[in-house]
Amino acid sequence: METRSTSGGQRRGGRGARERILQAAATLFYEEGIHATGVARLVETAGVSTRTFYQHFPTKTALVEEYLRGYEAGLARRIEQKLTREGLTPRDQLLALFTMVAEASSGPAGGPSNRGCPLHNAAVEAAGQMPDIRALVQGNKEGIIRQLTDIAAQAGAADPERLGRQLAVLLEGATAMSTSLDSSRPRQDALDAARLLIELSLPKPQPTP
Amino acid sequence: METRSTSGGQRRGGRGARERILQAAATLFYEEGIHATGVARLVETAGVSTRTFYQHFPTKTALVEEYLRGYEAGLARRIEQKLTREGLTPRDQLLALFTMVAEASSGPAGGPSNRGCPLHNAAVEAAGQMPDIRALVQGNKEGIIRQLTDIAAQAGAADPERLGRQLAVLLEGATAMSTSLDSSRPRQDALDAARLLIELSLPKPQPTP
DNA sequence: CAAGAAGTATAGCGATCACTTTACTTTGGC
DNA sequence: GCCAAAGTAAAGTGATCGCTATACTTCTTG
Repeated sequence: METRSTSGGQRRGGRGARERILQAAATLFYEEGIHATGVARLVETAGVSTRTFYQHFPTKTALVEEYLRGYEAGLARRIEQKLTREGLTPRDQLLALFTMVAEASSGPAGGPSNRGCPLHNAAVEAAGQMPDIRALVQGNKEGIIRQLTDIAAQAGAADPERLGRQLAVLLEGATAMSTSLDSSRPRQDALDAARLLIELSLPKPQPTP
Repeated sequence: METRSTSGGQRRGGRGARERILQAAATLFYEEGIHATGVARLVETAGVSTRTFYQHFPTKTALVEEYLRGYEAGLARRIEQKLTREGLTPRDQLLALFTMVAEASSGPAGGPSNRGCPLHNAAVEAAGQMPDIRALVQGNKEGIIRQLTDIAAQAGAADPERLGRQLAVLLEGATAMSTSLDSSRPRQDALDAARLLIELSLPKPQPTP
């Protein structure tokens, strides 16, 4: 048994209040919004006392940040898995990112609704305030653009930066329009459009050189 | 009894408290968010007493709806003006919609910030609740898609519905990514991408038939 | 001028917000 | 079996929420 007497990290004992809080946050913040979700509702859903909540998170904002970092990490992991599956060509890697958001809810876990990207939503809700959250979202989106640009370069795009930024706009539009329309269709439309843009910006794949 | 013996419309007298409230709402809801803007802040900014506020709007939500309808109307008017200017071809009309959001803040008045589309933002903030607002946003976006589809059809697109929906996703992505990145660049990227998609989906314009 | 609509100022309503405090119980390794 | 960490329950903090109530002051106009 791992009585983590060794490495630092979680204390022994406890029955995972922290994880339950983060799980509740992921669900409620995403489904009902951050401002609309009060601490009372969070602790009720997590099955945790208010005291325990504040022993794990100094403020609600701290929980929001950890919720976003958790989503970011999970997303990065899912992308990594998708891309490193048996040798996809760079071109197919680009498309794989679009099929990812097209065929699944873009949210955490298996959320069924069209609630868009948690990071973008947080940026909208943060508005002028909460500079840390704005910075976190901004950094993430810049990372997405960089990733797309890198793959576009590997695919041999004439202007990989341009293609990367264009695809990023399509990706953001897919989830945002899904929210506005409350429909999953825009995510499919984005995939279609991405196919065209990629086709247009990449050199023709030689069938047999 | 109501003495308005003459024509309906604005009442005589009064010094425009209602307009000031709507103006304050447009600024504050857009710049700082709907949930984050309290009634106290609104009446302070509008230079209006709380009493007067509630004589014009039964609830804050009612003001939100009128704010959104007002934005919607202004947007429709701006689009109308852009499109009916001296004979633009349908193809150029499509592009004109993208230059509109590319070269200006997409918000109301001359707002300088990258705060995205007020309607989409409201949908994000409304989350699960506020079904009236969700419906309003949804209706507007469907209208945008219809408008794009109509113009695409006039331009002779092979599949105008498809092009219309793809361009709508690009448009939504432009403003949404502007929010997430806090930059105006995505709106330019969307214009670039739209050019390509339009070029690809429309028959070649015959220089001299 | 009188009337009345439109406005102001301000106090207060109950509810909810994020957060704290006090007092007690469970749990698990030594 | 002891003890400290991790947990629970529940009352209470002040602040702010959306909204109402009371009382008074302009303005415009028939």
